[in-house]
Amino acid sequence: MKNKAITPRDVDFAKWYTDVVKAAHLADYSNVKGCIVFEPNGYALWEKMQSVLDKKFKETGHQNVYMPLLIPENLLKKEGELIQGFAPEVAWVSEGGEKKLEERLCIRPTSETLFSDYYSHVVKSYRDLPLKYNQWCNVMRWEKETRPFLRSREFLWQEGHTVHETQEEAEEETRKMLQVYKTFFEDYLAIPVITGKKTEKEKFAGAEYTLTIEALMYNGVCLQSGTSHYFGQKFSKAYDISFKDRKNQLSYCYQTSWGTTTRMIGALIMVHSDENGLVLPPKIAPLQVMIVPIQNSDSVLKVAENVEEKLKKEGIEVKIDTSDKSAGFKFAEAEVKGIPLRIEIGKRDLEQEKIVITRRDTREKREISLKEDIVFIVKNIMETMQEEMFSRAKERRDSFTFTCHTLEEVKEQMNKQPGFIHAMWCGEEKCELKMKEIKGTKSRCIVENGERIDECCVVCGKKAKHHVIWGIQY
RNA sequence: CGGAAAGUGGCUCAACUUGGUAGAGCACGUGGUUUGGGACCACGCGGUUGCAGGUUCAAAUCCUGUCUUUCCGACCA
Repeated sequence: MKNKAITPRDVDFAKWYTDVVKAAHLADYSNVKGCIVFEPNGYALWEKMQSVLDKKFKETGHQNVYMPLLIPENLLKKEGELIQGFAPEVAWVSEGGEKKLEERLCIRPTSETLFSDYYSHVVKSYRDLPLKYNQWCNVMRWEKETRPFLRSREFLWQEGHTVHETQEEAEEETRKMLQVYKTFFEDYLAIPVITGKKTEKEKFAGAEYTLTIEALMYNGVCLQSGTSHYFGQKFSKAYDISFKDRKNQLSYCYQTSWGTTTRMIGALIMVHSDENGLVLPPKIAPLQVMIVPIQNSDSVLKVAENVEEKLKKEGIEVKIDTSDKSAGFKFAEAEVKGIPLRIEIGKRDLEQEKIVITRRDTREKREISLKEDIVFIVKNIMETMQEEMFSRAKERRDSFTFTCHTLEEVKEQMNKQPGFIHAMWCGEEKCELKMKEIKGTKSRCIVENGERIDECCVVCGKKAKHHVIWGIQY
């Protein structure tokens, strides 16, 4: 275990993270700050996430479209709040060929303006509504501090944009898509999330309100992992998305948008992975089983191929490592890449008519007779592994979830062990700013139907309005 | 955007202080022996030292600028 040395997680978490990214060949750095090369292993993971989410979007009545990469400056500026929020991190195209452009073009940081402009052309009557579109694309935000997957200047995402006849319907959509994200995180990524509403300070620029899913990383730092915004009529009024309603009156429609990004790959690493590299939940792993022949002899390979065929038939993603590396090398390689199960087959096993199945997460080995139903057992182990990865993540999150009643307690807790802090808040921004002085602790979300932990705001002691979950942000 | 550090074959580093033909280990290629937790032997390929300029007879080495990476703060998916 010398070649691919990964920095121990508890020694230097940030270094460990980038070591895992590099060792698993998820991404490589490029020549432009904040732009990474998605290597095959990283891109396959994104494709897998895409395929699951895309199916869920379609099941909930959405269609995919594709909007342009460039946004004319005047179009971007029609809605004041959005441009204010994004101005500091927008990249501009100012020349075409050798000529300076009459009007600068913005490289999309998000596409509300493009969707809104388009919707204003096509929405004429209540009969045209709702329109529920999504796009898979790249966006660009000129970040100063960058980290692979977690914060890059160019990243891949999906952005859903919908227009509705009524407020109720749009709000229902906002909630529904947040639920889709939550289910995806918990069922596929095996990452427990908390949900709630962002404060005014933390919400998306231009939204009436923002709903969020927040996950807790292994080190107790929080990651905003998906957001769903309710826009009301802000954009429809700015971009004139009007229609004739059922009473033959001109109305403005109600909008939503919601998105998840390649940051999810970062979350997967920071929640599940360990000193030996990446650990992937079976349901999201692009390659689920690696068969390792200990010797490349005909008899061993024959059994390996036979097992491969059986698993493939059942839709399990499986490969045989036929390289002429030593067995130990193959084991380590499969581990660093996070392949959930490894099946070891060698001549010693075959003498006893058995094979060995090893789980990536616990590295627990199990001997299986060739007479047993291997497909059933593999499926079974993967199911167990999926469930156990989720409960382990949940247990860790719960053990890093605290309730605080005073600012002193928050300070003490954040210095000892950061995590999710439950505490009351009066609703004043100045109290959020005061909280931020403690190692950058921010409000993660307002808990819907939250508890009455205290009568007073944890910061100022005035009457508390909201039950808020706080944490240090990535 | 402030503060700090670093950039030399694919990777980890040496040579830099004191300017004088860029070197090692790993990886890679070929042949062979191997294979149950990162095998071994032999031979071999691969670098205008991040980039640009300057000083000098001579620059990896000294100077200036710039780009990238990492860490710490301010700002954000």
